[in-house]
Amino acid sequence: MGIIERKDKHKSNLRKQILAAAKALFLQEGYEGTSIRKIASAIEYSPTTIYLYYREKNDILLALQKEGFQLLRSRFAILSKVDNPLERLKAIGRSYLQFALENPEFYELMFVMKEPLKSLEKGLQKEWDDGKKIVESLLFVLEGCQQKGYFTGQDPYYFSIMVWSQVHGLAVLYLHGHLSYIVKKDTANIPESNALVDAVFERFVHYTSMESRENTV
Amino acid sequence: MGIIERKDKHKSNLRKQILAAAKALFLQEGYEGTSIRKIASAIEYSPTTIYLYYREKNDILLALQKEGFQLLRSRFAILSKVDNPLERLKAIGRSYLQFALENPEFYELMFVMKEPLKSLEKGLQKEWDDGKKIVESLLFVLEGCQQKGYFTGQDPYYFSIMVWSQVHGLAVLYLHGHLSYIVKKDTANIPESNALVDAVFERFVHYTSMESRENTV
DNA sequence: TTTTTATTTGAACAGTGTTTAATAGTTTTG
DNA sequence: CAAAACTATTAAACACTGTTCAAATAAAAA
Repeated sequence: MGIIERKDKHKSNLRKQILAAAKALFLQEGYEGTSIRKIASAIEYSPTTIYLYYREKNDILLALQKEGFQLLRSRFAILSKVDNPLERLKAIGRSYLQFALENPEFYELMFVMKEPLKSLEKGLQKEWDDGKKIVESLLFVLEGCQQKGYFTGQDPYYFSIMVWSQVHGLAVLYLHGHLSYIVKKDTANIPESNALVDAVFERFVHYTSMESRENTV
Repeated sequence: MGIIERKDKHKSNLRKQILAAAKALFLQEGYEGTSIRKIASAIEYSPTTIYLYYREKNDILLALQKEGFQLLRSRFAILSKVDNPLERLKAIGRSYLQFALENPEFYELMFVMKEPLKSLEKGLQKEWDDGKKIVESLLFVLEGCQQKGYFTGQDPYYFSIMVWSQVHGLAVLYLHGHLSYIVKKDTANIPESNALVDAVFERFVHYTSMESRENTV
């Protein structure tokens, strides 16, 4: 059965090649610049061949989305070193925002675009596993906070959505250029806007009583 | 000069006709379903004619965006009846979220899509006047709060971006179907999800010390 | 070597935003 | 009134897009 194995290997290789080409295009040219024809010409195959390995374009986007989630999760994994759950929660928030600003195209794919999820609905499973894990890790840290006496008596489910909404909203407003139209003076360049996002997040930390003063009460 | 006036009237009429057709298509079929050819056939003109009244498609989107902003501002205007600035701030937040959930296509156009702003960059003015007014009204109410002793010592600029990010993030996560994958049980239907958005916003109100308990301190 | 099977692709369909050049319709001028 | 000038409109084309069908090629089995 060595022949079949070789075939399968070729098949999975081509699948990976398609995905790699799609990823390169997506990160360089963005969503607009990632067409089936461009992916095909990058791997020197005909556009029709793509459809033998991916049912539709959204399937490729979904696969790329998955890569993005793994990337973000690997960043979160590092933060497990932080013992204090409250500090870890804050670190997750900062890490999330940093990821969004550093990987705008990935972030778009993961949390903004509807297309990848469309493919999910058509497919076998209806569960958004990778996205779920991200929010679950937030929930986990939050429950850790409650065990240490923070945010007690609050539903961690609603609280996690609140935190997620805060960082997501901030990221999207900035990435889509809706913040640059209201920034003070002429601070529309990247480093200063990064500082803006940081500053706003710190305000959020302050107002949600995530500050260390709560630690001593 | 009656002839020239008649001509101008015809011109502005056709402009309005195009916009009305585009609006109808946009609200019914969404962005995807709003093509130049469809707009043209709706007003029974050729696609080329559209370009005599709008430089590009994004110009039409920008005009529709403006209508959306006026709609939202008219909703905010009603809230001027609320005398207490803190209550008005909360009412604005709820009104904003309600608008987003009730007018998903408009919201997309106003605060998510990049396309309308692209047209703005190409045009004469680089200022996003209509969007600015929305955030300015938030800033105004916030400063009213500070005059009454709420959120003192805080930069109203950062605070307003924080509040905006919170409601925006919540709206977008919900509208783009990213919340429905994490909702408890099977509460993916509209009315219950509305309640979810409300509940999360109330948590935000609580955590930012916008609750009435702050009133009596 | 022929038949069967797996893999790849050219061509086409139905769209998209946009531009160029040609055509009708109207007004002004000689 | 006829001719020139100007305005409004559009047919056709360009360069794309995602996707599908049937034909062609390459590889394996009989």
